[in-house]
Amino acid sequence: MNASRTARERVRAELIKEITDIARRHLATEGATGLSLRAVAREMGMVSSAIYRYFPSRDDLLTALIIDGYNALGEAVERADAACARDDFFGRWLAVCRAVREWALAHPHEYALLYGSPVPGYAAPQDTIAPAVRDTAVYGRIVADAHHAGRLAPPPICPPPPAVLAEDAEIVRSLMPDVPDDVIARAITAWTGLFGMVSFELFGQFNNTITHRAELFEHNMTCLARLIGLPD
Amino acid sequence: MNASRTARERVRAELIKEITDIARRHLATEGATGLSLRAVAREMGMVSSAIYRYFPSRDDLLTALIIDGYNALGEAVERADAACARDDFFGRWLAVCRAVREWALAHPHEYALLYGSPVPGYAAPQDTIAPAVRDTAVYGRIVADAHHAGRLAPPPICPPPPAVLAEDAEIVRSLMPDVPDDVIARAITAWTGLFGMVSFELFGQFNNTITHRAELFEHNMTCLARLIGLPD
DNA sequence: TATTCGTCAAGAGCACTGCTCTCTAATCGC
DNA sequence: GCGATTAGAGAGCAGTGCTCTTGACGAATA
Repeated sequence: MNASRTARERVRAELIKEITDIARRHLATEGATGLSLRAVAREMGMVSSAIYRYFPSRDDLLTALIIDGYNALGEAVERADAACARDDFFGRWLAVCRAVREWALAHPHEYALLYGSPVPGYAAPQDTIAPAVRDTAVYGRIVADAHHAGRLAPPPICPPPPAVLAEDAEIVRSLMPDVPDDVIARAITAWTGLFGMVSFELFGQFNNTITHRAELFEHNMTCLARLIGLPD
Repeated sequence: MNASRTARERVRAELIKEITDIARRHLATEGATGLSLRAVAREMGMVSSAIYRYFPSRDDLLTALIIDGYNALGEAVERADAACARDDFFGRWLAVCRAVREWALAHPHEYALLYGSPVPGYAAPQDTIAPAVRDTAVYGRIVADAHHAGRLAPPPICPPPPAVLAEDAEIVRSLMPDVPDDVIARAITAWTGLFGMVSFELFGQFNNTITHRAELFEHNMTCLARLIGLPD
């Protein structure tokens, strides 16, 4: 009885996987706005209304893709970090940066879904917030590790962060325990700088201007590493 | 005869303006994907097909809005810069940063159109590239002015930029004449950092994490200013 | 002045979308 | 085996961008 019940549920799970796979392929070629439930159904040989048995709305399908995307990016970042020597903090940071950029270049529409303009009328549900910080968690660990190893030497160029930021730092500290507020503030600067750079490249702001993007990226990420005090 | 011809053209120009005005309002409330030619036509008391006399396609209407958006942002940035003492380079940078952020917060959907994920299938035509650099031109002038005044003291934390970036620097230098390559590289880092920060805030990456966004923004922009060596 | 001619709005229509509803058929648990 | 649950099919609604044709108006010309 358990086997039979899982039989139905298994085909259901398989269909859900097939739907998301096709949807992800469509997303990769057409982008988020071009993702059509009817087109997915057509490719599955289904009638469009049948899809609604598995995803109550287009937004729910989008949510599934967003979660998958965060996990894929997070996994890529985790792998890149794991391939580095634990005490090579600068190398780990650079590996993470490269992983983010390369994943984004390989999956531009998925990156846009995660870090681009939000889809109007779409509110990310709670299920997305855990996978969303997978990459950030890796980054936080690098900063925290470097700090605890006493290898973080931030240059004395930034003023101390305003006291009111201490509240927010409390939350961020869950990703990088026992790290002081000023390091957290710089860490946020570098992290937003990374994604600002990737977004500029991907969203066309470098068109007609920057051609050697990989080199510029490497150099900029190095500068940002210096800003947070990562050793060479 | 000339007067009569301009009479026709005048009503035409007025209608075009009315269409873009309504479209901009719709864009502000619904976002780019929610912008519908039919809805605009409905509000004008026109039939949908009549709109195509003025904008051959939805993309052309979008292009008009994009150009308007770049100009509006550029103007806001220019005004902010003009309100500062010419030799207060740090103040000018901060004013520009604030202007960008405030304009973005006031016009989130327009900002998303300019700096968010590109609309799939839409290729920005040549007419957009001139207005697109209006804000960047202001920024370039600040950096160049500070450099020429001998007030740029970049901290010795960044390695020299790779030689291959010299080609790209040549193009960027049209916005900040006679500025050396390493300053240009840092300037790009700061500029992408600014938009990375604004995009993170606007696109929801700070949700459930950062609450004191204005304070964090000020602090981060100060750090970036230090990175490029702007004096206090 | 009368007549072309270009411009414009209107309407119908095509192919597409997300989504809802009802109906039928298969499947599962008892 | 039987009642209850679930899956798929199909029609249909309201909306979209866009095209094509038709008829009206105004301006330049014969």
